[in-house]
Amino acid sequence: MRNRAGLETRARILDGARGLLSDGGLDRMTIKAICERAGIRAGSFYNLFESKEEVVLAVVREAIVAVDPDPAGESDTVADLVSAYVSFIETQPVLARVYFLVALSGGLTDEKIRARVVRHHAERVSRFTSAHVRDRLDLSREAAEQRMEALLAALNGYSLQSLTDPGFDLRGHVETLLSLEAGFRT
Amino acid sequence: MRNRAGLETRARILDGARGLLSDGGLDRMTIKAICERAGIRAGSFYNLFESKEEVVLAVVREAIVAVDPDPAGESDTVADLVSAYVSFIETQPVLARVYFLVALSGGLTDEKIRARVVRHHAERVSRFTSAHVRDRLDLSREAAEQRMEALLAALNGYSLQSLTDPGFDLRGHVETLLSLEAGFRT
DNA sequence: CAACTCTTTGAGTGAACACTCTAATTTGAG
DNA sequence: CTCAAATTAGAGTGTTCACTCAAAGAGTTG
Repeated sequence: MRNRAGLETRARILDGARGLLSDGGLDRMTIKAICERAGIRAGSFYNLFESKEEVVLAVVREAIVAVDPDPAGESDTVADLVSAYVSFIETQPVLARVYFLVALSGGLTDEKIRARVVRHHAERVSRFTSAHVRDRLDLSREAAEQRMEALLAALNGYSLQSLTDPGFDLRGHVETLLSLEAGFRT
Repeated sequence: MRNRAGLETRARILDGARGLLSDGGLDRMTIKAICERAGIRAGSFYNLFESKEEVVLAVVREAIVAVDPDPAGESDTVADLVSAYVSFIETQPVLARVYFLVALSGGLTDEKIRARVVRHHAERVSRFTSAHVRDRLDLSREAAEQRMEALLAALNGYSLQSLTDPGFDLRGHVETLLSLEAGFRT
């Protein structure tokens, strides 16, 4: 293995970038700060990455993937998916915030990122809908999709609020929502 | 009036800043870009504003106030309030985006702004709840509040999506939501 | 018209930024 | 052990940023 050291440095750079994003957002995520955390100089950074954007996109891609704890799951119930979503927001508020910021601000400098967020949302609606029709055989796919779009809108709205107001009880409110609309449960 | 010209320039600066914040977020909102839109030089900017932050805060304050089309209304129904909210998002997507960006980014450098957003949301929940108990006398205030928090979360989630995906039919989805949960209507 | 204040200009400041380049060093395969 | 490739250091590039300042210009008031 001829580039073991490089791979280790790569990992340290990504760790540093992720941590910075977590601590202070995109603004504090400078090359200098990343290199300090990784214990290297700027030259080493550019030996392993083409640009800062490449690192940002890598971390953002992590965030988008992380929103989906189990993208391949075929046996999840809606309640499982909701619980996984809430867990993500609770344990990874930083990535969640980045996800929403990217969605809102049009994707840093890159339009492709915004498109990816839109596509990702559509896939999630589809997954929730599949789970919902498994639970509720009386619903048409169209009706189930409308209901899941509404559910996801509410989840996103609650998440937005929990990111703004640290004292907000996200899981409690989501539980309440599920009990208001009992049909969402299995 | 000894400072008429200054007031006009001030307005042009705020217009430019608002547009920039909406189009490209805080990153694109530079002094140079603001001055270009306002048709002035940097020196004029600093004759009228202490700092860039002052302009950002002014625009944000605008956005927060603008989210409430009729804060004093006492006779509105929930459907009226929902319709007003949708109209705001449709007609003022710029301010709406700013509002969400501020909520998400933790209030720029100023903690007071974040607190203001949180307080504003609480007031809106209260107004929706008052309207809901007027419509549905069978509900307790607590039950009505839970329902209105869920409704507002869904509205915020839908709005977020419409700001991300220009093709999203916000009013249609909100209509669907209201018909799914018929109790929201009068 | 004269005095004064408000407004605008436009060059200029230093700091921070992403990024480059060359030369030195380390490393692992042969 | 040798040597080429991978890795690193560290000074340096040009650009952009928010912001300053002295001086010229414009408009209001007495």
